[in-house]
Amino acid sequence: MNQQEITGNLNSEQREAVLATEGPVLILAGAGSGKTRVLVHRIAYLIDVLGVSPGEILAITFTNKAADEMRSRVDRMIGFGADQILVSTFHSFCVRILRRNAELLGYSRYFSIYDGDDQLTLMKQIFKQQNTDSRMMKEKSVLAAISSAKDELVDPARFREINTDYYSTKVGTLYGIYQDRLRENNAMDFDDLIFRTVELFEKHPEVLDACQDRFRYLMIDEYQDTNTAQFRLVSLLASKYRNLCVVGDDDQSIYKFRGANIRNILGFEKVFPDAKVVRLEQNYRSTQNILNAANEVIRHNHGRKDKRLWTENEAGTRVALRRFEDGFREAEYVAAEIRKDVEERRFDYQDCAVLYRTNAQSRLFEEKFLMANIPYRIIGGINFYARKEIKDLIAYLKTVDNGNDDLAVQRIINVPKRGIGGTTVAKLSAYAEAGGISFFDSICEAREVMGLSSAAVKKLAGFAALIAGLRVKAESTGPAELLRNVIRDTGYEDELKAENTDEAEARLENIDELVSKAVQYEENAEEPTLSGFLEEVALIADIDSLDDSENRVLLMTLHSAKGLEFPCVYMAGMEEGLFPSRLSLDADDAEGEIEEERRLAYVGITRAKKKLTLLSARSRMLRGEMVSNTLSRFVREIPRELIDLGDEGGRGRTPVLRGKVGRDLRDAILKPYDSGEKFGIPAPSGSGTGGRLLSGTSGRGTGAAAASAGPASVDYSAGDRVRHVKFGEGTVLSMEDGGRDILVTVDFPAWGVKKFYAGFARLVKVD
DNA sequence: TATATAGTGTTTTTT
DNA sequence: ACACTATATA
Repeated sequence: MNQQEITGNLNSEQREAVLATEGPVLILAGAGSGKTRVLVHRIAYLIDVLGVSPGEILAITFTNKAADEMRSRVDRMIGFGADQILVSTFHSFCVRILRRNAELLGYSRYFSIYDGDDQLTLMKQIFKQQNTDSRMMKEKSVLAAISSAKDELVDPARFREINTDYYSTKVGTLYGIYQDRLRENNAMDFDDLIFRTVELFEKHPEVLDACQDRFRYLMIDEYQDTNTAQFRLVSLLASKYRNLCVVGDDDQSIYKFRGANIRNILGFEKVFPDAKVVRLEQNYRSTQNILNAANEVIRHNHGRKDKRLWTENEAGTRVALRRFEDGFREAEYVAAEIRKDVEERRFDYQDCAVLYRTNAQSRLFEEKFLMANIPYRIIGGINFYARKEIKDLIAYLKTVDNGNDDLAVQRIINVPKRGIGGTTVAKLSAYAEAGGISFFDSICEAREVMGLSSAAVKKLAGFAALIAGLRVKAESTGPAELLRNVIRDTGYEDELKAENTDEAEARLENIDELVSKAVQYEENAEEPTLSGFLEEVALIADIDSLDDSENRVLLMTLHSAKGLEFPCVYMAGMEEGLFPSRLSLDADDAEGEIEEERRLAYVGITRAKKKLTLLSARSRMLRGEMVSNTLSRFVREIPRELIDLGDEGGRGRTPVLRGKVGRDLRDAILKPYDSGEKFGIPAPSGSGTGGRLLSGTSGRGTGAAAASAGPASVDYSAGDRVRHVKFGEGTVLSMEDGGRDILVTVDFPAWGVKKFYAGFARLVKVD
C-alpha cells in the first residue's frame, strides 16, 4: 500500500497522527474518535511506506482482546508480516522479558504468577506467622498498600523510610516479609511483573539496550490508565530512539484505584517538551444527543484537557430516563424493552449491553433475563480461573513446573483427600523453614522430619511419587496431555464423579473446558510450554474471552466496558450511593473520587451508538437490607431537553398491584411511605439556562410482566406488633408488593424504620 | 481428621 | 444475602 491508500480516508487530524512517526507524540483521542483505526493505519504506514520491519514495532494495549483485534486489523490491511509485530498488554510484555532474564534477578525462569487469591492466601499465612491480629489490620488493606507502593516503584526499604507512623511501620515490615516469601516461592504478583522489569532494565543496562534496539517504535494505548511504574518502563524503553506514541483520553481515566496516574497524560508535554500533540475530537460513534449528554456530564470535572467532542451523525432520539420503585422492576423493564426492540427488529440481542457500577447488580438482570428467555452473557464476577476446581488443577501444574511454589503445593497436598492434615503440614513447614528448603523438598525428606508418624511418612511418599511421575510426563508432553494425566492420576476426576451431584457435574464440565483451553493454547502458541500456559491463564482478563459472534445481550461493569461500543446501552443503578458509590462520597478526597466516577459515567454514556437508557431505582436490596437512594448527580447534570422521561404526563407514582396480593394489603400500599419530593428531580432553578429536570415524574414499568410467584404468606398486617431476630419488637407500618415477595416496613423503637422482604426476615407476630 | 453448625463481617471498580 | 471463620462434635 502507498501513503495515499493508507491515509486517504482519514480526517486531517487522524492523518497527522498517522504520519507523525518520529519522536514523541501524544494523541488525545476522544471517545469514538477512531483511535484504533489511527493506530492500525500508523502501523501499516510504518511498515509499508517507511519500510520499518514489523519486528521493530511494539504496541501495548490494555487487554489481550484489544491486542488481538489490533493485530488482525493490521493483518487485514497489509496482509503479511503482522504476526511479527509485538502487540501485547503491559503484563504479558513484562513476563516475556522476565522469563528470559529471570536469573539476573535471582529468580528461575519457571516463576509462578500469583493472582489476588494467591496474594491473600500468602498474606494470611504471614499474618498468622507474625501473630498479627487480622481484626486490627486487614490482610486486604495491607495488600492494597503494598500494591500502591509497587505501582509507585517503592520497595520495602524505601517504604519504611517514607512511612514512619505506627500502622505504616507494621505494613512496611509485612511488605518486606511478603516480598521475601514471594522470592522463596519463585513467584511474582501482578505488580511485580512491572516493577521487576523496571528493576531489570535499571540494573542491567545491556538488557535494556537490547530491548531498545529491538523495539524502535513504541505505541501505548489507553495511556491515561498507566501507573508510575508503567510510565517508567515506557520511558526507559523509549529513551534511546524516542519514537514513542501514546494514545489516551484524560476524560476516560478510570483506574486510579489501580495506581493509574493521570499526570502521565496531563504532564506528557512536560516530560517530552518536543512532543507533537494531536487532538482527535470528531466522534464517529454516537448520535448528537448521546454525545451532548456525555459532554455535559464531563464538563463538571476540573483540571481536564480542554476539549469538546463533536459529530456529524444524526441527532437521534433523546436519552431515556426510567425510574423504578426497586431493582426488580428496573431489571424487568430492561428485559421487556430488549424483548420489544428485538421483536420489532430495531436491535438484535448482541446490539444491547447492560452496564452497571458493581458486579452484584448483575444478579437481578440475570434472573429476569432467564425468565424472559433473553440470551445473555455476564462478563466478570466470578472468573472462570478463580473457581476452586480450576485453581486446584492449576496448582498441580504449578507444582510440577515450579517446585518452589509452596502455596501451590500446600493447596493440593490433600486435594483430593489423602489423609494429610493440618498437623502434618505444620510440621513439614517448620522443618522446611528451619532448613531453608522448599515445602516440597521437606516432603521428599519426610523421614527426617521429627514427630511424623510412619503412616504420615508413607502418605507423603505417595504424594511425592505422584508429583515425580507427573514431572517425568511433563518432559515428554505438552500442557494439555499433562493436565489429562493430572486429572486422572490424582483421582480428582474420580472423586467428583463419585459425588454424583449437579455441582460436581458442573465442576467436571469446567475441567473439560480447562482441558480445551490447554489444547487451544498448544495449537496457537509458537512454542508451547507449561510455564507459557500457566502465564496465559494468569493474565487472562474476563473481557478477553468475549466472543463477539454470539447473539447475546452483554452484562458487565462500566469498567469492563471501556473500549467497547454498542448500538443500545442501558446504564443501571444511576443512584447516589451506588453510582457515585457511597465509598467515593465518604472518602477523604471525595471531590477527586467523584470526578473519577464521573469519568466512569462518561465512559458509560459514550459506549452507546444509537440508544441510551439511564435507569434508577428508588430503593434496592443491599446486603439484605433495603436502602433508598436519590437520583444520581450524573443524571441531573444532563440538561432536561436532552432527556426523555417516558411517561411524560407525570401522574406521580401510582403503585400498581399485581397478582394475588391480599385485599388487606391494599390499604397499606396506598399510603405513601415517603411523603416528600426527594424522589423527584429538582425543579428548574431560576437561572434560566435551559433549566434542569422536572420533578415528580415516575418511571413506568410497573406491571410490565406477570408476577412470577405469589408473595410469601404471613399472619400479620399493618398495625401489628412483630418480633425480629436482631431488632426485637416493632410495629408494622406498611406492607406492599415488592415484586417477588411482600415488602414489609417496620418501626423498631430502638433501631428506627427498617424494610424487609417477608420471606427472609422471618418476622413473628406478637400478640 | 473431617464435617456440621453457628457466628461474624462485608460494603467498588481489575491486570 | 453471602462468604468466610472459628468452634464443636463425630
